[in-house]
Amino acid sequence: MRSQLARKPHNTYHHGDLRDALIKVALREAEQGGAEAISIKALAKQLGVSQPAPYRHFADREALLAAVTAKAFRQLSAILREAMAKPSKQSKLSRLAQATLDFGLRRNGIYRLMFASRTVSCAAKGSELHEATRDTFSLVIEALEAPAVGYLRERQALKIWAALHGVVMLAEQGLFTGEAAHATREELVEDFVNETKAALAVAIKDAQRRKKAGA
Amino acid sequence: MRSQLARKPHNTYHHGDLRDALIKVALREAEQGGAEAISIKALAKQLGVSQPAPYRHFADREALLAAVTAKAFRQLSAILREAMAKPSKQSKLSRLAQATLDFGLRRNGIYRLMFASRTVSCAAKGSELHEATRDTFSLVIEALEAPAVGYLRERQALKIWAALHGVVMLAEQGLFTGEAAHATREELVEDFVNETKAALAVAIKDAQRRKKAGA
DNA sequence: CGCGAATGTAATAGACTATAACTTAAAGCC
DNA sequence: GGCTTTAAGTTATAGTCTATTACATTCGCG
Repeated sequence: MRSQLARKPHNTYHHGDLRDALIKVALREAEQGGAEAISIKALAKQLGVSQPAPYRHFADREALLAAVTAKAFRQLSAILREAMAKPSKQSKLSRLAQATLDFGLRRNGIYRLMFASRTVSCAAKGSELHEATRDTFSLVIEALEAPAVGYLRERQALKIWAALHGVVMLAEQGLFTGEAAHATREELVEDFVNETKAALAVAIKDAQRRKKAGA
Repeated sequence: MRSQLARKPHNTYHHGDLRDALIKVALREAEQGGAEAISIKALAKQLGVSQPAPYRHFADREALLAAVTAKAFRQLSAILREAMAKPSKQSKLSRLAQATLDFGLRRNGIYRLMFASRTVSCAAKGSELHEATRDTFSLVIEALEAPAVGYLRERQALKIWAALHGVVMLAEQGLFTGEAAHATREELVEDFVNETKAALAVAIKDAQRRKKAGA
């Protein structure tokens, strides 16, 4: 079982690992252009296989997109994990936030695939893609470095996660140019991070006080 | 000049207002499926004209998408203006925020077209689309009901606008089900609204104090 | 070794974008 | 009012893409 992820050698019949190779090349194609930039036919050509070969591994284009998106989520998870692990003066949450912003801007096509495509909102519960999105989100919760007080932690994670995505979207829309350019994207993200920390601190203190009063 | 926006009558040659009709029908198609659901061919068929007729009014599909997106922004602007005008116990900002959330969820395909498509990030400065996005954003600034203190107002507008979009994205991704379901989307939005108000109040007081000290 | 399943190919149908060459009717001009 | 110009529509056609069908090859297992 060869596992080289480039073109299939001319003299061979089987590629060896076409499924993985398709996902990798598709990921590269989507980097800028998003889902629209992914063409089964073009991928097949690049990998040196016949045009219908990919259909042996994916039922249709949608299925390929789902697999690509899931892989992208796992990549993002890895990046975030690494950012959180790296020793730094910044807090874990801050590092996660800035890494997310960076990912969203640098790999915008992929990012749209992940957070703003029909593919992801159609992902069935239990699917590879659905699990991958949950996984990534659980890293956000982890980055809060807060004890689990009720569902308060999830709520704060949702808020910061939402805010981050919003910043990426507006940046891509070009809303950070003109009069609004004074606020950089990084500053805004740091604002959100600090607000989250403050809110968490208050909430935790609150919960402890209530617990003590009840005891 | 007939201006009926449905099918062209069989006995006529000219449709009368094909350009507008195309945009309207395209908007309807994109409601759920987003940009992918817009097919020049299908639109032409629905309107009873030949398949290449739309190319008399739009250079290519991209140009149609841009026009559709611009129209969508103007629709959102109108909805937000109406929400802000309506007398209510809620603040203007709160009404704008909830109306945006509602729009984002109910017309998600359109919403993706507006905030997460290549179309919008490619919109040239000065284009119809670019102007429409600016216009909508200016409503957010207006909804803050705050005096223009430096670029502080724009900054807060960017923050709440970003946060809103993030909530829509995560909701569509299905992240508000499961353990996180305790926090409804509406609650989160209201949280962001209140934080914005608080931040603005502090900032304005700060600016006034500084002004007084300087005088 | 041989057989079945997995994986590839060639041929082809059907949807869509887009262009070219031609046709119709509406609008302006004397 | 007829003539001309032009905007807006038509048919025909090329080219790209998804997807299916029927056939070919190879892998791996008994």
